[in-house]
Amino acid sequence: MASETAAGRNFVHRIVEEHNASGRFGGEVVTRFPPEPNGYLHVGHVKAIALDFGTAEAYGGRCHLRFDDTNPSKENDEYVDAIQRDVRWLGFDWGKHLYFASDHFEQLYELARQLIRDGHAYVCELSPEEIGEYRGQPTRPGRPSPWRERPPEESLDLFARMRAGEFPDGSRTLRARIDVDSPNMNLRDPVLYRIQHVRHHRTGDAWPIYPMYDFTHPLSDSIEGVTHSLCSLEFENHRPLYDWVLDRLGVHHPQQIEFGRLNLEYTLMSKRKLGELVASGQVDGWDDPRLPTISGLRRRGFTPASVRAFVERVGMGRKDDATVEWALLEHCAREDLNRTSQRALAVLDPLRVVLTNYPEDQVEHFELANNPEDASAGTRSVPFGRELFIERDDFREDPPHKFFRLAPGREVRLRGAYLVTCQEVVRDADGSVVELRCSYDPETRGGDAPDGRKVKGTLHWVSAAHALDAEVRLYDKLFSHPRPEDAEVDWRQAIDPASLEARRGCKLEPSLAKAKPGDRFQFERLGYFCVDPGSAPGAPVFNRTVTLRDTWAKLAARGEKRS
RNA sequence: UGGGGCGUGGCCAAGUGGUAAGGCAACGGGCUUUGAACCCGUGGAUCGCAGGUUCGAAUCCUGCCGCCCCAGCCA
Repeated sequence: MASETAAGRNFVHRIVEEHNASGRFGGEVVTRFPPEPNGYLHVGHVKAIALDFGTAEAYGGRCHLRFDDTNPSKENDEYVDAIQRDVRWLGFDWGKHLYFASDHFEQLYELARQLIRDGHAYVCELSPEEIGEYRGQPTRPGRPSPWRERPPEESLDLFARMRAGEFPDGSRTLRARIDVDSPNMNLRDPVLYRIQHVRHHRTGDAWPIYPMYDFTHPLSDSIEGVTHSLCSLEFENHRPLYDWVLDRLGVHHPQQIEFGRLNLEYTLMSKRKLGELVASGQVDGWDDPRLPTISGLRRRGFTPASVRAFVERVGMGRKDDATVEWALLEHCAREDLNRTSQRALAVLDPLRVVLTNYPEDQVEHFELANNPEDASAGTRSVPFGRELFIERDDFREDPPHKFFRLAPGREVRLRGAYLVTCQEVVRDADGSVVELRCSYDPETRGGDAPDGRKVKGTLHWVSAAHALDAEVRLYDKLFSHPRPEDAEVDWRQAIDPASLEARRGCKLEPSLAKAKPGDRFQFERLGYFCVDPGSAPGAPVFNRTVTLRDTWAKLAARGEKRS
């Protein structure tokens, strides 16, 4: 849709359009999403994924999924699988265009030989430390390696022997011959190949040498026919090198374009750091619902549409320190979940209510709407009886101003059922409230009073005799600091203990017994919840995705500040 | 203090010489058998600062300030 394209237009699209207008790539648009399989994807990647796939789709092109697997010591198949699962879950399809940089190793090796032959690369025998010293400082020029002027034939021979596995790790490298005192550090004769006698997750022991990112990336793009190579801002300094490699070799030359990466308040957006949290056991795996990983968001109950809408609303910019507020993510979740999730009644902190004038063994069933936003969702039958549970928060002995829930002598509506009035408060020996004895008005079946009297409060409830016991996990922000990396405390120690509150003994309406892992619901008046993958028929577990907006909580907080 | 970038309301972000979109947040009000959703409305930006060019500058020029990236045989 033209209007949609216009609305979602950003500076990257504008550049693509200029290329299309000038015929630079013959109107072709080929992009790629190039993750390294060394961890799980997070929301930051969703922004890149949506840009890569979205741009290709908007201009009738295609987007490849390519694993940038050039560092075998950090990569493995678990990550390859997880990444594919996550990208698919988001709703993107790379078709037959699945690639691995390692698929190109042989070709890359030949191209490296060409570079050597043409005098653009040489085998260097400096140690890692020495290379660092020779490279100099950003403000100080570097010095040429003593091996820089080595004849191509000699380098060619050495390079072949590197491949043959004759040399130990770290003893030699293949380096680009560019400019040892360029103000751009990346151009000071960067390493192109290093020796690593490490088994690769795909090529096994075939290679004792592996190409570096700066050599592999532009050539993989080129080999695959990519036209627009979109990456984040920190690679801007690498673009001259990207261009150099392609120009020296005289191959198809895509355009690299950089954009600002996404940061989110109260969390971390770094595969490495997230990996540390996972490894240390501080969170329950890469899919812990508190993590900003795609797997975590999924387990938390976010929908693919809501996550995509989120990155879409954030927009595309070139600001590198932009940090988006949590509220926007929550908004996007509620917006989608509100129109798609089934409603249910659930009590998280149960308080027993006995309807003293309700017949002992009577059970009634009420038809409640599954989704008021969607009539086609139908209704379900919910049992009602003499003994019920309501939310402890919904009763106050000494109700504050504007509290219009239950209190001694007050009448409220039990959603879809009856109007009830609190007659008596029962306490235990410690004086805490353990039960409410209420009367119900038989004339108000369904929740409306025939005399037209209004009740301001409507409460959710669950029949005690039919209630399903469940564990409900309430999640909050992982860190209490909006920018955990800037906190006084080391981020490793800064996880907010309140970020997970597991509540047992929650009472659910019986229809929820049929819920399967991954199913999402709105627990009325509480929020959106999703069945955890670890949930079992006898022991249901629900994760809270996000609360409903809560104006009363806001009012109550204001009141507390005053007093 | 070398190079490359960025600075538009609380948070994102349009706009690229013609007199500051939009979203989120905030704050009012309406409606309501979810204090939700929905609807209506309000406030807020001297466009980092200072000069200059121009009839006219967020947009062009100069200087300054602040923030981010680069010294892996990581990506």
